[in-house]
Amino acid sequence: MKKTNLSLPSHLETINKDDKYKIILAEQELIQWIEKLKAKKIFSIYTKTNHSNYMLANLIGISFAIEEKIAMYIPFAHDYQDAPKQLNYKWVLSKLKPLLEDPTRSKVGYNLKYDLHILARYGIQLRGIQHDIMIASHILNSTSRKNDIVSLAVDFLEHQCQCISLEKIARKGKQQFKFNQITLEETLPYSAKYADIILQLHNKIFKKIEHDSELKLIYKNIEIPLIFILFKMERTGVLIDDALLNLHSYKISNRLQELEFKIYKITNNRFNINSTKQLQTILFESMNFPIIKKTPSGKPSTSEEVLQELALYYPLPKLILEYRNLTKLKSNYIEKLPKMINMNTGRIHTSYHQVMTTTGRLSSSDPNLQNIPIRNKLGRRIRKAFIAKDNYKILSVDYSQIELRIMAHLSGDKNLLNAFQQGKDIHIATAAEILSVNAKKISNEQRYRAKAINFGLIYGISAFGLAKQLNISQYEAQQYINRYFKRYSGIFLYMENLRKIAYKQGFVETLFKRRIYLPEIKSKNKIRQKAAERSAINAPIQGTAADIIKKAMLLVSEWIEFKANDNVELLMQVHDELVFEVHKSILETAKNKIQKLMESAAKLNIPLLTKAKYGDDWDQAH
DNA sequence: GCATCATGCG
DNA sequence: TAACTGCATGATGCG
Repeated sequence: MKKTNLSLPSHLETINKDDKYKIILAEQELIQWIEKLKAKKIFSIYTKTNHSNYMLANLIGISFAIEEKIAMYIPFAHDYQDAPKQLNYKWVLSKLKPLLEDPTRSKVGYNLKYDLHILARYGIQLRGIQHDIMIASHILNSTSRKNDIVSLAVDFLEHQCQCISLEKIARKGKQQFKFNQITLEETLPYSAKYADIILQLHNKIFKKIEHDSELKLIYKNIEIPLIFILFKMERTGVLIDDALLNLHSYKISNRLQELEFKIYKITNNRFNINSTKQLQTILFESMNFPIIKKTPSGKPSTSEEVLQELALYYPLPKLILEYRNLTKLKSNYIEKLPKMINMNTGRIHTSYHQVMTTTGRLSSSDPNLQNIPIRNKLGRRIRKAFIAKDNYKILSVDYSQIELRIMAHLSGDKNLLNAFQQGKDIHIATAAEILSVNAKKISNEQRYRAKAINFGLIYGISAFGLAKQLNISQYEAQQYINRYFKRYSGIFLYMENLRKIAYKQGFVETLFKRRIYLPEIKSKNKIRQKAAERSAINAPIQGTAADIIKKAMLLVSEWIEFKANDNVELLMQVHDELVFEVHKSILETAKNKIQKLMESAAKLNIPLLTKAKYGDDWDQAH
């Protein structure tokens, strides 16, 4: 870095004349700005970093806006040739720290969970998070896919936003994250400007939320406090036994070789088994297997469903199914997870996304910890690699039948409410009702079918879908559905009404009045319109469950903070399940307390129940 | 770089 | 006439 220039090149003083943006290069300037920030009720904050991974990213600069069009950028790490001398980051952060950590100084940002992570890397605990426009805009419209700052500016700010997206300057792909190589002049439109835009957007967006008292409650009492909880979960991470995964990897590789050998022997052909295209040729041209189903693009499908059916008549499909199952486990989990272990913490740090889904559920990525296998034996072995640190155990607590309970509550169906009130096995109760048989006489197969119907109901059941699920005729499936709705007429009316509401007002709501817009509900395309109708049924149920577990996370975290401290840590959320790392000395206490708190997260017309178990690893905790 | 296909979870 | 909710991800292959 060149150390000669003392001030901003003169040409920079003149740009953006309208917008009073300032690049801070002198100590005295920063001190003056800190006073300005202190004088404001709320200010916006925006960090620029050199990496997308929050555990690895370093600050390149930080910007603040104090009112519309008045913003500044403090660069520290632009090291292109002839870059002006910038302030020492340690000095800058030491000056900003009291302000950033002061909970009485209100901040607004865009995805502040990220800023929390970045600042935490410099020993700063960001407090006073009052607003986050990413989350606010999602509360207003969770269906919109355009939540990035530029799109929001286009939508909410009258003037055409002149901010340039980073990609345009820094380029995508391998050339990415070279922000430090960009001249200070070039940074202005999206450093200080972004802080400005955030503040402007906040003024617009929050006004709309304030207008609706129930949306405001979800925003202020659930989503904003949840930012910090998710930050903590991500930063804590989860411990992985990579030696165990390596062992599985070795075993699976051997089995895959055997399978390859057998498959090539049968087909008399060496080909890429993972290529659906090549597999289509082998199965349906060389082997002449019957085409059972076609993909949307009209090619013969090689899906699991098809291969299962073909496996009844030929030996090859079964081998391919096993091959697929193993390669999926291997590449997606067994080999992926060890790669994701952070060198410093020895743990995996996922990202939870608060604004990814329309229903209000969280999603997880890099890696996705919400789709770790559980349903088959081999897959479950992967869960054995999710372990606790010394002297701790893994505790898992999950809601039982939360979505069906919510459906019972929202619909008010007497029969379903009754079944839950009496603590019945809900699938057996359903089977008994549909078949008009005593519950004691329900077979496993009958219970299994009833279970599929119950899940189907939550998804906005169709005879086609149910038939496919149960491998029965569409006629038979329709009979089941008819009998269900006859027995649970409250559910039928509830669903009919949801379709009507969706059509009439264009959105549906959760129990806590989170809104889910359904723009396709009036689509001329019947397929899309029908899909929107199913969403109208599913969204209030799934969304209410999401609201409830979020409330539970807040309750549990509060208890951890004030009572359990370092003895309990919340690690993961998997839609209806919370996973903790608990010190062995308080296992029973923690288990009971957490169950109580989770069960108290919402008051329904029927009890909200949980199941809990602890063990050495995530598999044992189930 | 992007679409397609398949599949993991609740 | 396509066809059950909500996601994330990897491999492949076209362009």
